[in-house]
Amino acid sequence: MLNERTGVPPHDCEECPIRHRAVCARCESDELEQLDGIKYYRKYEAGQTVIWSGDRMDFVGSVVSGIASLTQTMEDGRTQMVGLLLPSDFVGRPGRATAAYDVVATTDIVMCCFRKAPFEEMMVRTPHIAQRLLEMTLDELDAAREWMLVLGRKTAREKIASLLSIIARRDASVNARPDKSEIVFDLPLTREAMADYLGLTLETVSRQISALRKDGVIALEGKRHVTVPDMTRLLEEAGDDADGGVFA
Amino acid sequence: MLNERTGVPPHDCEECPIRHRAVCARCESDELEQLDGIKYYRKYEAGQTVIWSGDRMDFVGSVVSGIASLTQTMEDGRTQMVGLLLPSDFVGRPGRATAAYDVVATTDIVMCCFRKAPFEEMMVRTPHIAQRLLEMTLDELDAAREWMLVLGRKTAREKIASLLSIIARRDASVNARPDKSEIVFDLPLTREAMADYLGLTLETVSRQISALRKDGVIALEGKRHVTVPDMTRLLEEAGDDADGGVFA
DNA sequence: CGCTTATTTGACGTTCCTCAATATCCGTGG
DNA sequence: CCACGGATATTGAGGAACGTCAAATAAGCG
Repeated sequence: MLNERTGVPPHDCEECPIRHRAVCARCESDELEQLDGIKYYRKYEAGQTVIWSGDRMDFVGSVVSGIASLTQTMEDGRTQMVGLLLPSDFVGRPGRATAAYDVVATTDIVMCCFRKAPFEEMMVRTPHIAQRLLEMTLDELDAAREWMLVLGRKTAREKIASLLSIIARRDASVNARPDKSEIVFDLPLTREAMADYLGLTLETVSRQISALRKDGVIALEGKRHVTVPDMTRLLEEAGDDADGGVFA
Repeated sequence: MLNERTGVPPHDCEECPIRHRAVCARCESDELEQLDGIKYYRKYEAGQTVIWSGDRMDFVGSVVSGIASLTQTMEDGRTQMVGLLLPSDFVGRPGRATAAYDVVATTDIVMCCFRKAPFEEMMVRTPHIAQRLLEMTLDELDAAREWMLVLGRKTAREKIASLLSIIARRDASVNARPDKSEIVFDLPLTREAMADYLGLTLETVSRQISALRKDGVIALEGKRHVTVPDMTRLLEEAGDDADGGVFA
């Protein structure tokens, strides 16, 4: 039976798809029970804004399914995506009253939200949560720094190849195909969202994707379905070491 | 008396200039004593590399004085600075064996180092350290995201103005001059380091600084000594909201 | 004072952006 | 099932911003 208000079925934490990767990953069952008491699910449709920058935050939470983006906007409308929130990623900053960024659902998403005050209280008492949050924050910091190199020093073509590599790598861990060297995935982002992520215009994104297709680095079916015949080649195009990581 | 090996005078933590901002900020005196047992000071000269990316890390630590930079380099030599380490900033990642970035002393620096294994052990037992580290990491993540907007969406002129604003803001908290609206500081970075921070070439950095000088946004004495007659103007040039923060 | 390094400036080329037109996709209703 | 309309994506032409290469100037240091 669905929860009428949120349209989301209540979950048992033990069966939660992000149980072992989210902020609650290290929690014992008694700790999960406590979290259960302050949690609720919310669903957002693709395109919906979850949080506006500057708004008061009364919750923090985890992305359970779907993809959301974290963006900053300048007064004149220029926008830069500063984070891509995948399942298990954490939203909100304990100890901060207002949101620093816009959070927008890129696909339909489900979030597991915790009321902020009780969550913060619990963090003080529960090292398992604070430890995991530190670990996740350090990972995000690494990802942000990786992205600074992409934004600051890579060409448009390399930027696109970098983004495709990241998406491919993520999907590979889910849709692993040991039999094929070929990688296949759907782009979860519009050309405009890709442009906002990469610090480009959507026209440049489109042109570079066309160029990569023409050069045989990728193949497209429709606008969103991508095939990578040779991952090593894509990584070379991204300007990265062709080794290391999942595809080594 | 100086320590012969490191050339650094031993400090009492209570008198440490970064006592209340570094990773040890929340520690009680008994905790400081424990830290004291695993700490040592090291000094590096401007230009010296503190850590090479990929190297084994046997310590973590705090910058006590001076400025260091965190950089990433691509195979073909393109480099991007991904962090500027100011006094009290933390170096190294607990739980990681090798360095992810190059750390280079931009000015002469003194570091307070902790042997890694005992520090990690202590973190588990000492919530005060883990809490403070989480807070600092969240701040760094915010700074990194701020910088992603600069790298991805700002023009060369705005980038320079942004960097000057940040340095000015930092110095303002130290050399506050309530009597003057004028802000004066020394650039701690070469043109090349500025370029690496901003994702520009050093020629473009030089040209934009000249342009800002010609337009009266800043004044220069020598190459490094900067005067900002009107901070609001500089913030406008940076593309930021002219209000909020220290200079509101 | 001469040497080395940092910085500025100039001329020119390339990349990416802007503006504009066209094409494609996808959901909706006939 | 197909036609229509709005959103999304592609493609083209021209321009602006920034990078590259090269030379001149200034600054710091012995």
